[in-house]
Amino acid sequence: MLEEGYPSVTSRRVAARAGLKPQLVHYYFRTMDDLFLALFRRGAELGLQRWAAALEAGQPLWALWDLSRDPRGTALTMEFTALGNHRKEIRAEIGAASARYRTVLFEGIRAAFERYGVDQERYPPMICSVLMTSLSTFLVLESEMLGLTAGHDETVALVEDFIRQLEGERRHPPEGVPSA
Amino acid sequence: MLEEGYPSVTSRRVAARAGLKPQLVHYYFRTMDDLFLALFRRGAELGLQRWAAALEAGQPLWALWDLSRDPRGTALTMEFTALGNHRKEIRAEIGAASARYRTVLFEGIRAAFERYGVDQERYPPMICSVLMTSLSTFLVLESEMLGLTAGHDETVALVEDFIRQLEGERRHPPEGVPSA
DNA sequence: GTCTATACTTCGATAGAC
DNA sequence: GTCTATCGAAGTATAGAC
Repeated sequence: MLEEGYPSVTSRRVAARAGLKPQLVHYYFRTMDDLFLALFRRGAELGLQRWAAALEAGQPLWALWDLSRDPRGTALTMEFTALGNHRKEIRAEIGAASARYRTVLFEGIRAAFERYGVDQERYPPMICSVLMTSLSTFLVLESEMLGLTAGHDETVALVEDFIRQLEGERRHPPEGVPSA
Repeated sequence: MLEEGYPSVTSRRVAARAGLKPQLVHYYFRTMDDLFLALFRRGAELGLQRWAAALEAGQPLWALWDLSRDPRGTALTMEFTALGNHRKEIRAEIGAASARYRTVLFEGIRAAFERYGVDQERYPPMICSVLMTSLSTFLVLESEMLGLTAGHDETVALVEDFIRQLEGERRHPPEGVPSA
């Protein structure tokens, strides 16, 4: 799916990679939509658990920022979004999952700001969560899918300077984020 | 392409909508990739002209902001990006076009900031252009494709307050931006 | 569960008449 | 330019034997 896009995920190719016959795919999932739905649900659940765990860590802001910058998650989300664009059931599922992620992020930022004594009038957690999500999504999109990196480093530095002021130096290296 | 995604754009359906036979599509474009490439080039060129024109207007920041928030442009870009994900020729074309858009935006912001006497150490035009593009892209993506709008209004207000301080009230209503 | 067999659809692309 | 005719490939999905 990541390599060739969702249209390339066909019952025949799925079966081939599993070393089985295409008909078995239909035996287990009936339709391809069911398969995509199951795939998405599993991935979303897994990711959400990771995000929840990040909040328990000693540096929640670093953890959330690094997680949201993981290219694999973003690339898959984009692919599913494109797929969901004309499958309303899948689209609804993605919408629901995105809303849950957003809530986790918002609550995480709000709690962290509270703990660090950040002025929440000046830095509203909701706006911060939107900016953080949009920026991380876009950076991955542009660099991974288009090969453009103009201005990325400076913008990343801006965010990370802010986090550094609150949580100090990052103690756990990010996963999957190149050159960070 | 916007309604059902790029995989639904087939020679047969293109021909049907043009009231012609599918073979004529191949006569004019040979392959479907050629068709997509031609389509993208025309759209990119058209959009770029609009952006360039926006810089000449009396309120370049408002114009750039409103243009970048036009859902149609973003949705098409996303669709082409997904398509380009497994057609390297198209991917390169999108990358080149995106770089040009970014340059126009950056230069526009830089010139405007200079004119308005903005402290460019405090508000680096390159970072502003990245933030602006990422935010507008993401807002469209989330609201149009997933139906999520949590935190959108507040974040938009933040940006528009900033622009308002520099250029005053918006004098030309935006095109295609819902509820703005 | 896993297989064979198969029906049906849609696609990209080419050849050749007019 | 536009058409008819056509090929071969790939897709989703079902029925039924083992």
